[in-house]
Amino acid sequence: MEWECKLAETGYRVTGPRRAVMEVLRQAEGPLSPCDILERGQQSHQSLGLVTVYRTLDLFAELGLVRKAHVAGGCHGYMLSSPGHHHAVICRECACAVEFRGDDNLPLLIERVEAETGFRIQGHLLQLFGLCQNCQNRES
Amino acid sequence: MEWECKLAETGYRVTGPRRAVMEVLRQAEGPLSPCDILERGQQSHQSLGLVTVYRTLDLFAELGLVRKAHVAGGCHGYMLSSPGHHHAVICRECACAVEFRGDDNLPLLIERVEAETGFRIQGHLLQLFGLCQNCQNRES
DNA sequence: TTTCCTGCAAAAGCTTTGCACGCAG
DNA sequence: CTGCGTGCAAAGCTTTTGCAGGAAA
Repeated sequence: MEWECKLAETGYRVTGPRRAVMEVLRQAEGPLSPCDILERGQQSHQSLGLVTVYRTLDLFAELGLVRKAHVAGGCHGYMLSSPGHHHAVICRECACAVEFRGDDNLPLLIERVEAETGFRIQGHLLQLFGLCQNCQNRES
Repeated sequence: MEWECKLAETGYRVTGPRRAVMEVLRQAEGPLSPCDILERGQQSHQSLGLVTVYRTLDLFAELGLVRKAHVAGGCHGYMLSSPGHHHAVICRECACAVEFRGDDNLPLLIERVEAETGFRIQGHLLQLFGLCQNCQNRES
């Protein structure tokens, strides 16, 4: 119920459509496109519209609840930005995704890059691409 | 002149527009959108069309010469997939980008994830987001 | 000469905007 | 009550497709 507080704190309202989108993202096994989110969201909130999905995702992204992900065949995926800095392995065939804990060495890398480039680094995106076990088997 | 051989080997032709696109990507300081590529490419190849840029990028991506990058405010960036596994830091304000050498620990991470998930990993994407020095200064 | 490429035009998709009504607070 | 949030319709972009003429090998 954490996110609802965050909305309230920042003056936004907690509504049915927003609940539906959040619920879909919570149950997602990987990054979802706005269309995926629409379809699944309509199961719990019949009248949900695509426009609202876009606006809700924008809002969530702005509040840092959600982040965009790069997905094979276009990069229009959204997933919950879970607090532990999860990252995803994505299958090139079937687009299924599995999360893994971020590399412990990443903070070191970030320090190095800040020193080398002068950037102040605020976030990162780490994704691995390959074939999941199912698709590996299906290849033979 | 490496890429021209790769085209020839795979039965594709080396043409003016393809040369122009490759030249633009070579001189790019960061990921470029198809539109950026069009504009810059027309300076050396007047009649270049946007459609051809898309088709050329698809071809190059298929041959592994180029890869898509996730860019702030949409993810329609392309950049040369340089052999040294470069990665980019991208500024959230001005969208400028600087490359850095990949983390030496990445291969270890990849092994770990392969063991944990059963995926066969073929590629990766690592991007850092933040503020470049210019934009940091401009903030005050 | 034979295909593969290219640019144009148009179609198809995706994302954003404008507006009036409805609901959360 | 008040004003934010919603869905619909339509506009705005980006990306893909179909074609006929042109160029690389």
